[in-house]
Amino acid sequence: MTTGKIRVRFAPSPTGLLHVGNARTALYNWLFARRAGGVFVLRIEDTDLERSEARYESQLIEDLRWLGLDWDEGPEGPNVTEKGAYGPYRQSERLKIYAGLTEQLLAEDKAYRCFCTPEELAAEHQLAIKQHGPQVYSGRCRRLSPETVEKNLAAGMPFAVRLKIGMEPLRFRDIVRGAVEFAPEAVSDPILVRSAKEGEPGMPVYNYVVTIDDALMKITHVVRGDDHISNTPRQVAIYKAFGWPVPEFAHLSTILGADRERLSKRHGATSIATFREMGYLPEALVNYLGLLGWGAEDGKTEIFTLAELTRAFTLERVTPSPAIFDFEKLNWLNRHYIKLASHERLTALARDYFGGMLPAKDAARDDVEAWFARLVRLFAPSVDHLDQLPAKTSFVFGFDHEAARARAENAEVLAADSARTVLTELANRVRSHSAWVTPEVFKAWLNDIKAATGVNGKELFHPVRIALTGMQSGPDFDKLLPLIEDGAALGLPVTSVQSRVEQFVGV
RNA sequence: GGCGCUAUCGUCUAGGGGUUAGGACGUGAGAUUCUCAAUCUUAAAACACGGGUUCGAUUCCCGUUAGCGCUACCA
Repeated sequence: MTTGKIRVRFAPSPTGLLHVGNARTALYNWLFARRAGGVFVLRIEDTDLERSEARYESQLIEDLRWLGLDWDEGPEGPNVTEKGAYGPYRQSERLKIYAGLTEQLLAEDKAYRCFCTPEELAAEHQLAIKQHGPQVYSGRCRRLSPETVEKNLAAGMPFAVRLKIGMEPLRFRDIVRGAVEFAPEAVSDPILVRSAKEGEPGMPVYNYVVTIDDALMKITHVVRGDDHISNTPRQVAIYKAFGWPVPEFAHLSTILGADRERLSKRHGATSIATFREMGYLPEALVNYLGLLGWGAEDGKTEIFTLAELTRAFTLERVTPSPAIFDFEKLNWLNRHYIKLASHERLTALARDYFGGMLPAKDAARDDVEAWFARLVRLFAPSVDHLDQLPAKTSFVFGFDHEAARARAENAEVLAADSARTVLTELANRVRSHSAWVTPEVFKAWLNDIKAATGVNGKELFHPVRIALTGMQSGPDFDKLLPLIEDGAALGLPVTSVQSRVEQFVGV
């Protein structure tokens, strides 16, 4: 069926932020096209003028780029140009295309005018419910005589245009699900063009428009969400009416939240923009989305770069069943890619989260930025996403000895006699020391304290760590102490080691 | 109500007429570390139910149940 080049499209509505579900659809389209050496088309379905907004279109373009997805045809940049020979690629600019096609269908007697009023249709609908039958259009106007049609037209009666559905089942091939078949009577004659209102031309309906766009853009494979499965037979009928080749379909399952409901804001982050703001790396998101509804051929590999995915991806291996979005697994992937990311990149990304804690970025303060880079290097590996960094590093900046004492989980450690002794010893050494505390000095202190008190291991380190950080866990002292001391020395809002001990033990 | 789609560990999935039903996330245990994280080792954990077909079904078929989608002159 597919002679020539594979052409796929991603056709989002710019009515909001790019949702992960749509992002996955975009990704799978892109992967399929790239692997096959085909063409990836971006088409903006902005015919819903009420809800479409230009800012969402530019956001969408930004989000796709951020994920690393590019397109061969479609809009280029915010309000700029388009590329590709099958444009326009904004649906709102294609309206004139549809009218001529509708005339053609009417002339060929493949469509007809329907004069039924909304009230009549509603009555039919109610009757169908009462009779437990399928709620479909009866096809009444299909049987109108030409004379009646002429008369109605002359009387200025508003009409919609409906497609004539034939007798044979509507079939299509779905790469994910196999052959799908719908009985023609379950579809009934669908509206193609709404009736005109007060001088405005009749607006074509979504199912009609996508089909025309896909056909005219020579789309060979329609990869989209499975909420469109029930629309597909209607679209197949439209292809047939025009005599256009029916493309192959691949309907991707829905992404659900933990409660098995469609993933929505209720479940937390859902838009690509939000994930980016939270400090997820695009490669983590791409990898995760790749795994959500698709599995590698060996059944084992989980880590994929975009390039590796491109090599491994086939639509045949896409799972038909709905998938629950697992933030934990995404976090695991993100941690993985954070470890792989360059320090420069992480530092630059993390900088935005420290607005209030560091002086504004200033070229003259290279030393501050270098210090910040060390901070990031030390803490980034222990964080799920970068926006957790300020909280994770907060003890480096402010030191609250009262809070440290008050913290419930510290009580037991601090209550031990050995802890008291250790801290007294530590305070003695800190008081008689006037320089910055280097790791060497610190190590010597701890050895001395160990020798003097006989306290070792956990009993030694835990109270010390609490006195220094207020917490029982954190990075190695070897790395942490220089960071604190250098931060204090730079005049940053960082409490020095000496002050910490003095505050905590009391002078 | 009608039509359609779906159904393997808690989650994402591999598999497929005979398997110890595999991997990953998460969870438990252990090793390591002052601690946390990381890392390594390890454990627990699944074929929705009922009928067929078959020597044999988790796998194929039918039904049930459940979830989801569509059922608009929405997109």
